[in-house]
Amino acid sequence: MKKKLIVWFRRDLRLADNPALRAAMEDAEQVIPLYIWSPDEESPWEPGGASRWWLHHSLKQLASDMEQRDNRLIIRSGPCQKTLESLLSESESSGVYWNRLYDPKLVERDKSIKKYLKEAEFEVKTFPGAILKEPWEVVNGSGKPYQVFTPFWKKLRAEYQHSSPLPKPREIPSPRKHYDSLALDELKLLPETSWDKDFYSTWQPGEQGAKEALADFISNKIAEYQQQRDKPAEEGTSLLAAHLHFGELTPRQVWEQVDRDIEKGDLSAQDAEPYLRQLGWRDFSHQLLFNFPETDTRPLRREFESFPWKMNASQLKAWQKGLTGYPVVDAGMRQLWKTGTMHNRVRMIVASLLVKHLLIPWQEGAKWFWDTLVDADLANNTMGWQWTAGCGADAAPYFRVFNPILQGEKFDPEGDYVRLWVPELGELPKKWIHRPWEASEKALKEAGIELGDTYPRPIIEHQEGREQALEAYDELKEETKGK
DNA sequence: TGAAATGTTGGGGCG
DNA sequence: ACGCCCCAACATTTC
Repeated sequence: MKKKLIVWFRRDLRLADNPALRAAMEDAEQVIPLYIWSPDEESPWEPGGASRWWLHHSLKQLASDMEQRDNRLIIRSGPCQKTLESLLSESESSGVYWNRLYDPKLVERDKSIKKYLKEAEFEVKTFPGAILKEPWEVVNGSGKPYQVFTPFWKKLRAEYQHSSPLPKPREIPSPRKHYDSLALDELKLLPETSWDKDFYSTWQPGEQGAKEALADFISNKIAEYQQQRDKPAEEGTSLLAAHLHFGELTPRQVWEQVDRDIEKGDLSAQDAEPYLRQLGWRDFSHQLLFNFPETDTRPLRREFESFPWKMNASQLKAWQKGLTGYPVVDAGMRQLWKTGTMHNRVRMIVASLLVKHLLIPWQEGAKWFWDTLVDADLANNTMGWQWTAGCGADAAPYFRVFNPILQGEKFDPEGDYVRLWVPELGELPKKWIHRPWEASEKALKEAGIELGDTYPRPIIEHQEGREQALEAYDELKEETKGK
């Protein structure tokens, strides 16, 4: 009898460097690739709208890659355990292999599925690969997880070694029978209204797109990364986050590619370091969420449970729509809405305005990013927001309040980023582009701007917002004193 | 992976 | 020629 194994694809939508797939091909004569749509099991973090768009296109690519290899991706929907169980029995497969994920809820689910299937005498094997090192592997001298990035990175950097990424299989031996599969469209992952039209010109989801994005980044941008990464108008960032999130690319492949360019002499090791460090942040966030599984909704520093947040629905709405009156903030929020991404520097600026000037709970910002980012990733999103709010690991000191005007002038000095995303300010000279309310009547008129009409006045005055934030944090300090 | 307030320095204008 | 003031420019500290 020919042995069959199911490879359960999740957020590892690739054929190359896929250890579960590789192992299944070694252990069995026939491989059944399966994807299960089961958003409920990720609640409250079901994939958001932008993520679903990406997932649709990534699955489409994966299915087509399978077809080219005379195999077929089975798509089903429903509870994962039941779905696996029924395909196992239908196909008379001997087991399931998959690559591990580290979001707390998924860890619990996968553990329980593994236990259940093993008790039913199926073979279950799981594999690493989504991050550089397993989240329990990088620990400090006393065996505890790091909560500060720099020592974490030093340790990881020193210990990290990788073998060569696995090549893309030329063929994937398929079962003789076809098993039932939903059509991709039946998952209804694409939006009903066409808010996604700009996504198509911005992104190419899937393994091929990931490969091209990586090649482009490494040959054209990585050496200048340190110098360019903070300029939102120049797009010096990698744009790899979504590809990494969906596992169309592994961090090991990125690292390997960097090493290869260094060996060839096309890149200096020193120039590559700042980007590798960013990959380190990605591991750091995953390790944090894994070890502190409550932090997707609760502050890591528990004293922040009593922080005097001031939820305000209309201000939140204005922030979401890019109508705060701070040009760089509005540009970022509109870039996000239109393209499913936002430049990283700008993410920090918009987040700071929400949680400091407006004192709106960071969880609200996290939810919005979750729904709108194509690279929405629970670990990264959680760490980023907690960092900004001052309640997370290695967090920004509470008094670090970004000035959205100065940040704009510093990182978008020509105002090009603002002009691209906030076209109603397009004609304003750069002197006022980050502070239109200070422009003269004449300058505004010449630029066709009517403040409070064609473009809003600031939602809150910077000085006032800053002081309010500092007071709120003082209050927290006072309240938690001696506790 | 800040900003603002405060302190210090040094060159140029000017009496 | 000299001291005084002004005020950038830069450095430090405080939030």
